[in-house]
Amino acid sequence: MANYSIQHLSKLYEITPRTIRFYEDKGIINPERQGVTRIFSERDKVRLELTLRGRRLGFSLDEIVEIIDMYDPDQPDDPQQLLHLCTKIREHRSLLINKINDIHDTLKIMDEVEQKAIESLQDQHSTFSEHANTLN
Amino acid sequence: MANYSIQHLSKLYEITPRTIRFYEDKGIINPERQGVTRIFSERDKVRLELTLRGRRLGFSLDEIVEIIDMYDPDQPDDPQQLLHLCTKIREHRSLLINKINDIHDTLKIMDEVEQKAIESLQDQHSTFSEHANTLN
DNA sequence: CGCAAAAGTTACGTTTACGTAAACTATATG
DNA sequence: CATATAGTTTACGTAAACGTAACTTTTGCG
Repeated sequence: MANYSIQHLSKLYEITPRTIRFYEDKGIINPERQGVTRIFSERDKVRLELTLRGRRLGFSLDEIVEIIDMYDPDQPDDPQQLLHLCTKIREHRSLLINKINDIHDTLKIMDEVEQKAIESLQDQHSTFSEHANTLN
Repeated sequence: MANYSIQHLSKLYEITPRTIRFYEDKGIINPERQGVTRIFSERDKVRLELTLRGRRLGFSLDEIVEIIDMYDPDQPDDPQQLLHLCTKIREHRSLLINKINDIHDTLKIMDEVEQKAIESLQDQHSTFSEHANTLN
């Protein structure tokens, strides 16, 4: 099992050590200690990746904790909890699908704006061209 | 042209009037005034929608302002600015595509976790079934 | 062994995005 | 006309997510 230092992870993910310690306070990661120094396991690294991904998607750290804990390999065996897990997954999935739709709508508008800009540039260029021709 | 009151918009989008006034302070919307009361135009309404969409996608209000201003119908005619606009669009597009990838990765993991949970439930159920059969 | 580099704790500071309370004004309606 | 209703400004408060400074401890190395 590979272990990581706080420096290694902070450089790897371009975040400050402060952020990593903050996430530990939040209970997102649980590095072991060698004396007082933090030693991060593969599990910590994965949970850190998931956290940053959630952050990029605009989830709060509290939401991220909830999501990450769903992924955790130690699945419960209580059928009640399993059903609850499935419910939470369905909720988050629909949230994510809504986001995809939002993104597609945004991309569509961007394409339109870009098209207009390009056409506008082409018009100006052809005008310039004509003008250049009149110089002959 | 339809006009809207602050109450109408706040109920429509499930946000508080405070939020709407805050967005005005930020320069996102520019309602006219009837005396001292705000009157929101169709343009304000659209910009509000775009703002909430950006918020759902995890953009900061400053980023949202930049994005919304790209969409604005009053396109510049300066070729320099048009090229700059195209550059900004490409940047934001790649950001959005990254988000889509993040979402797909997340959805994939969710599917796997859900599958395991369902299988676990089925196993338990069949065990229960066998047990039920032994009762005959 | 001495000392810089890296790790840590503690605690106050900061930015973003509003919430909330107070105090005032305009409008309308029974 | 009194009063309820919606609107306004002003200004301090707050939660989240870290930043930053100050000071201490630990560790690698010439």
